[in-house]
Amino acid sequence: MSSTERTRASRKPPGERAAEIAEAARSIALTHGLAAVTLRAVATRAGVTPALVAHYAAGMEMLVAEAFAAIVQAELEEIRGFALGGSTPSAQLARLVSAALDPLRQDVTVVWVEAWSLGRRNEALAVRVRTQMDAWQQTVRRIVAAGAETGEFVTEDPAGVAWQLLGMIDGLNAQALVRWGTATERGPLIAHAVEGMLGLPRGSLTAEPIPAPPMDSP
Amino acid sequence: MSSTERTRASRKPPGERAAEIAEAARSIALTHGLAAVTLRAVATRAGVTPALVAHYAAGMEMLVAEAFAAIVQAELEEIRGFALGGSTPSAQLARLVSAALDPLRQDVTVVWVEAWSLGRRNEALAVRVRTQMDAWQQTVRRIVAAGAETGEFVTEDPAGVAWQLLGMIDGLNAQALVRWGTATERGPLIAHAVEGMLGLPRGSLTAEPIPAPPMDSP
DNA sequence: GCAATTATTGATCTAGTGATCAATAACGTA
DNA sequence: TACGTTATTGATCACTAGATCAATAATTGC
Repeated sequence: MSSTERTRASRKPPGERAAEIAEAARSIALTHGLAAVTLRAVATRAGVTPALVAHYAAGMEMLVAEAFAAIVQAELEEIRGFALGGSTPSAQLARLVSAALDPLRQDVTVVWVEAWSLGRRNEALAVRVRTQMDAWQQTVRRIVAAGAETGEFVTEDPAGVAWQLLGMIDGLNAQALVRWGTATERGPLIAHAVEGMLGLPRGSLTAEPIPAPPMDSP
Repeated sequence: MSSTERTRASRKPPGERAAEIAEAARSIALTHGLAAVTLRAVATRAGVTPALVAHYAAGMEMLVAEAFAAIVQAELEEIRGFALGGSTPSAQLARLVSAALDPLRQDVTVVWVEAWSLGRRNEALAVRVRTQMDAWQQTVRRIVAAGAETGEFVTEDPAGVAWQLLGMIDGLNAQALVRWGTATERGPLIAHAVEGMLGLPRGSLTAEPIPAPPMDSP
């Protein structure tokens, strides 16, 4: 019975407390989804009173929106770092796709899917969803554009290719979320699809195997 | 003020009333999303009392789950009918993709996205999501397999290709939901991606233009 | 026509949400 | 040490959700 007890929270400087609350929101979003980021849940996880959460957050919609942004931005930076470790645009793209589809990131996928849903009723969240999608697209587009410049890729529309590739990644991740049982080997198929988009010869994208685990980028 | 008034609902045979309530749920799901399918909302739309909805429905989770299933199944049958009007597997695939990505179907896309989300907390819904995904996959797989048999497609894994293509469609639709502003011309890109997946020469899928509006299948 | 059946309702309950605010208690400073 | 500032809380409000049930009213069968 001691597990649900709560002693009075130690007084902390506002910045620190605010950071803790934001972190609690992020943590809940990753473990139980954005829909679970509720006033009382965040308060419990942060070890404070619901009133205090309400005091620091500019409304729960904001708190949810910022938890989403923080989680997704961190993921993008991590994956981008890993992808740019590739020696050629092809290798970079392969690394990016591989990392983005890593089943270990299911928690982030849940956040994305719920954001699409909740964003229809939470405008602050919707804005951040669009922002983060743009950021992702920009990352992919740069790689594609670089490959097009060297003649490695054949496309006149790097922006379009980037959107298409991202859509593919999102869709396959969402699919894996529901059908985790049927984890088909998706690697070569995706590679073939990307090859088609970029005018590459069949098999050229899978030629360079991905050696390192995608979690840490050197 | 007369608009919110409600006269006593005329007594109807149970089957008919149950159908009306189910239809109300479907209608709300299509216009405002699955999350808006609430006891009171359905009651209002059906012109009855919340208690009556509760009386006929086996819980709101069930009502939502069945609204989802009905909507998505109808869409699949419609699109399948249209797709099978194509003369070759390539044409069929092109028709299917084109119809599935039709922006006119945004309402159904919303239902799909919300189902992925709500399915995590509504098991009855989750089951139906998996069922409907399987049904879609089967439809696509058959077309791909037919093409592989005639040598028109080059793949040893029609099932995998089907999943991949569906993931692409879902992802792009979800994307369009959020970024309706940037409706890039996605046609050729998708075609190229599919060509890559199926070992087709570049441009072969776009060769046959889609003439008819994808709504009605002859 | 009358009684039995049952579709429909109004009232109400519990649970969970976000939010507010006066009161409390811990801290920094004079 | 005493005081002013302010981080923190408990109590509470308004709202929405799903669900239950005795009471009502319409239909059916005799």
